[in-house]
Amino acid sequence: MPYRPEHRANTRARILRGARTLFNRRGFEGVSIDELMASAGLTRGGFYSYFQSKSQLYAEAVAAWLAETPWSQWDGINVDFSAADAARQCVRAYLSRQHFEDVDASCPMVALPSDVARSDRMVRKAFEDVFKAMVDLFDESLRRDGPRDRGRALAIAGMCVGGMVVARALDDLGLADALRKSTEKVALEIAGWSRSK
Amino acid sequence: MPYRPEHRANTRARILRGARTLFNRRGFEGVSIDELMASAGLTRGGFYSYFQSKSQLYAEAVAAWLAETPWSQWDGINVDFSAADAARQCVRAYLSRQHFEDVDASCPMVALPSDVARSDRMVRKAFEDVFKAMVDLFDESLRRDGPRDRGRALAIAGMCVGGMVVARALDDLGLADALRKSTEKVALEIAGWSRSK
DNA sequence: TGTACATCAGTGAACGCGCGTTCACTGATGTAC
DNA sequence: TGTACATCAGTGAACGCGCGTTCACTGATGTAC
Repeated sequence: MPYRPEHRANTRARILRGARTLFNRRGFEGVSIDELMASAGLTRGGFYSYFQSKSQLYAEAVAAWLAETPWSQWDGINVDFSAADAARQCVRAYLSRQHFEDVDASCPMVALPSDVARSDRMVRKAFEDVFKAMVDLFDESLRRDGPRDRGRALAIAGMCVGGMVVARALDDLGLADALRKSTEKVALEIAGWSRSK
Repeated sequence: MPYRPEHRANTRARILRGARTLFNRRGFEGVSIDELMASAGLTRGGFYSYFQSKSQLYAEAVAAWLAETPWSQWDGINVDFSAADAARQCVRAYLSRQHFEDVDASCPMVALPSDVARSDRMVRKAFEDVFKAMVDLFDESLRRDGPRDRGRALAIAGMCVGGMVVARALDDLGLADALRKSTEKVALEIAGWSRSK
């Protein structure tokens, strides 16, 4: 065996990581196989020994976010999921200016929703899994404060994702900021998280 | 003058109308000039005597919605804008199952947000104008019931658009329905419109 | 330790295709007589 | 009313390009002796 067994896995992971950034930035059709491979320091030809097709890589790239709970990594700090106000921290991190600006590394739900809506079930399922994980987090936080209310958790998750999607599509940065801030305020209010520390 | 003066304008309008449907369904890159012209009963060659480029048509197609207050036309009934509960009617129509299903004729803010986020200022401005018109409507309705609160109007508009965007990207129709319903409920609650008739 | 070798990760030319765009042409139209 | 004509809306072949995908090849690697 001429190469270390982990060599292939490493290369594959490198392609996948670059793909996530590129797809986030320009969507499925806006990225070529050449660019995808170049981002891993390789050339076009090798692509098909790692992935069956561009679509399959796309589905994997969207799915790959699940393992990383993407809403925990913005706003400078890492969210502490064991804290009582984890949900509150998440809402704030998700709607932060940093997440708004960092298109490359942003949550794919914000960067790719209309792409995903036109994609096949594999991709939609990946999107759904990420969304559900977010709803679960809010659901659990709400349950601590009162009766179970998954509907409310759903609406809050929708607000966070949807508010960011709309903000990114606006031309006026001031309006986008106002939308983020207002969405954060209302989301925390209706969850009752604005009063907790 | 071999053709009636309105002939050209009519043909142009026909192309524009078909373009709105096609772009809604498949996004900017998913539609070809051939399809665009075929939807107006014409062939490829004539396109450039009506529009400078595909991008220009796209910008016009998104902008064309403004004149039609798109959130008024779903849910079977036309919203009565003079009614005291116009805003409530709009929220319900916007988040209706009919709007969810009717991708072809849906509000472009729901069908195209990630496309728009990657487009130039012309397109983003068109998107923003539609969004602002929606915010204005809610703002005015809120003012009737209490103090001016544009932030709240912003958040409600974001919820309506964002909730629909996320719902369309999900794979499970049941979850999408639940999201629409919960978003509607919460939006009407925080606006205080759920109590009015 | 040094060398010949088998393996297979990665290369880059090539293919076919569809696209946005151009352009010389055609033929339907309304008008002038 | 009928016909010849000028106009210009619409045609479709052609162009160049970039893309996704394929494939015969190259050369870097770890191993066996």
